[in-house]
Amino acid sequence: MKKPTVRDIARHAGVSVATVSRVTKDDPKVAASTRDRVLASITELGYSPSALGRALAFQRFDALGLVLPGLSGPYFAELMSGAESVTLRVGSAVLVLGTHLRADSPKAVRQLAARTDALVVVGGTLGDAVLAELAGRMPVVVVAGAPDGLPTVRTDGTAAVRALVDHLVRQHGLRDLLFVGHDPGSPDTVARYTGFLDALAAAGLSERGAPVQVGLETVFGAMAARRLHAAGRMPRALVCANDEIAIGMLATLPGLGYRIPDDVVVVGFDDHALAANVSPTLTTVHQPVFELGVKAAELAMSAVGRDPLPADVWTLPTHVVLRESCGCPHPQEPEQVVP
Amino acid sequence: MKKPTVRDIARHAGVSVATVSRVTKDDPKVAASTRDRVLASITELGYSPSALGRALAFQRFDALGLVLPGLSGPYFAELMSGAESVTLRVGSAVLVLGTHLRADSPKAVRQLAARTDALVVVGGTLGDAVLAELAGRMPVVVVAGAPDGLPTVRTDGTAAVRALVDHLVRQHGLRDLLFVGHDPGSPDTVARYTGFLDALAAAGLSERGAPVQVGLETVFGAMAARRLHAAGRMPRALVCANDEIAIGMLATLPGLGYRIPDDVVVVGFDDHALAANVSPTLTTVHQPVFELGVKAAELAMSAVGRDPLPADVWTLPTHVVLRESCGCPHPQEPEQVVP
DNA sequence: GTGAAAGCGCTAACAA
DNA sequence: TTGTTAGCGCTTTCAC
Repeated sequence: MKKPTVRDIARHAGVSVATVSRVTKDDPKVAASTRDRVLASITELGYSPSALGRALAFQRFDALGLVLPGLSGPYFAELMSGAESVTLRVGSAVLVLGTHLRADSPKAVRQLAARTDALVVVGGTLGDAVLAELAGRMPVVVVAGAPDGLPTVRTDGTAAVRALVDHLVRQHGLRDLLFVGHDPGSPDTVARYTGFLDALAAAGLSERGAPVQVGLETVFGAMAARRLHAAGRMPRALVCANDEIAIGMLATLPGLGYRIPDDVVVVGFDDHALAANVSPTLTTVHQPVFELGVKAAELAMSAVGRDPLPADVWTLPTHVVLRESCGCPHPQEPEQVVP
Repeated sequence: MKKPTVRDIARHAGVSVATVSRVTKDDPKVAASTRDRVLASITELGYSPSALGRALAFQRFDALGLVLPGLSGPYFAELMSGAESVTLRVGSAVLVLGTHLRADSPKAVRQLAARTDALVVVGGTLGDAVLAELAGRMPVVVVAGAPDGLPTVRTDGTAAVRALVDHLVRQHGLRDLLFVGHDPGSPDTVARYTGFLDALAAAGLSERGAPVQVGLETVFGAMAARRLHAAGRMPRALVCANDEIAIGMLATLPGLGYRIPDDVVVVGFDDHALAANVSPTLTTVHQPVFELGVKAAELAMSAVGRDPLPADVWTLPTHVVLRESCGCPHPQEPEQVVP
């Protein structure tokens, strides 16, 4: 029960392989009668062209590699979805790799690179040397990384957090703020923290204490809340590196006796689908993550087989979304999400 | 700046392509001197074997396809990680596809199938006909699906929820229970709902009302909470189809004035990393999702190029985890998670 | 409009 | 130990 090949079809239909090939790609210069004959054989034998043979002949895989730090969390899911939407449109595929900050990730990435036409890499997942090596061989687009000679798609986290913290300081008169979720290895987080410091400096304030270094997942928000509570270091406002951490806070602080926003103000970053639906609703920064994925994928794929991409930086817009958790009145009905 | 091929190396090193091929795969029967010469040429020309050529010669892609309903949520992330861990071990890759219940997903899946050696499919994502067609062509393993002639890796959601609800009824004397997150299209959800009904029937109770049909993401838990509140239909206990829904509840109910577990008991399913860290901590069912991914991937890959897999059903163990949200005293410190 | 043949990069019998 | 050669499945000139 082997899969039939072009040759099988050719023999069965009494034509040459070239003709079969022409039929499969709708070449107009095939007589209708022969086309029908070939088509019949194709359905009868259950033939479908091998992606492999095609890839070899075309010298491309029709596949895009996506390198992420980890696989969990809505951020990466959105990014993947964005990339996938592009590849699906053009009939190619996405191969994902979660480096998980593994030591042997360069090896894994090379493995990935060896079977894809282009790479989209999230900033902070790979060392500069590996990145440069890869970029010498194929189109590489960095997402949410610090621009460093490679085409980059990002948002301006610094400006966004600056605006957000500005709001907290000016509108709500907060003076005792702490940043949660700093990760020196993630350019994205660093940018947000920088915005936090900028805003404080502009207001003549200094941070309540060193930023809390925890991972970017919900569970770490919950842990950080417990830790701050236990240490008696709960500040007046918690500026979280992302919504997941903030939501972990929201789910934990009330149980520890804190009212939000009366006792503690909590803000996030990303505008997670949940942000508008938790209680209190979460003030955050909206970031077009899906679009980041789309843009990066389009860019990377557009460069396949062409000139290398210019090392431009595409900055997609963000905006602050004011909700209840910062003390603002809830502006409207919870955003509609179709189930 | 073309990539060098075997032939380039062969010419450069003054040997035949066969010898180059032997060197690249560490064939012992190559003289040390020629090996060195070849190795030198390889590094000098910057050669790396094309996965494509290799794949064509071997007639396999060294890639595993993973078909998921969607890309978001910790469940799928874990599953992917599990699958990825085994493919990484053997030097192959994972291609993911989120069907998102799209109408054209059969097309996308076939596209995926055309470039992978085996498939792992989450139950409920594909119609039986498509599944059967695929299974006729390559190894297919179903995860968390209803067994139907295909090898299946699953947990017994029915038994698990039965045990959980039994606990709620017997230990906490609850009699007014509602199931949240029913999705007739997901075998997994159906199994859990069945366990819910079983337990009620065994206790001579009937459900509070028709199960709330919402998606399986956090945001829908939050929405369902608001909806039940608005309708004045809040039951005494909410049995959620997964932890995400339960966490959405936990994040929302207090803001609406309900105390957990005093006013409303909330339980989930999955034992999400956050479950032990939210407040109150979440009573749930632990499910070895990562291992489901591992097992399914191993099974699928083991059948590549071999006899078809027997349509066995592997059932991995689950266990109920009692925490605060059902009214149990918190048994211990929050579970440790290394940041 | 159709076919023959070369070639994409690699592996593996079979020879030498 | 090394080389020759024939594929793997497909596309694509170039003849006819």
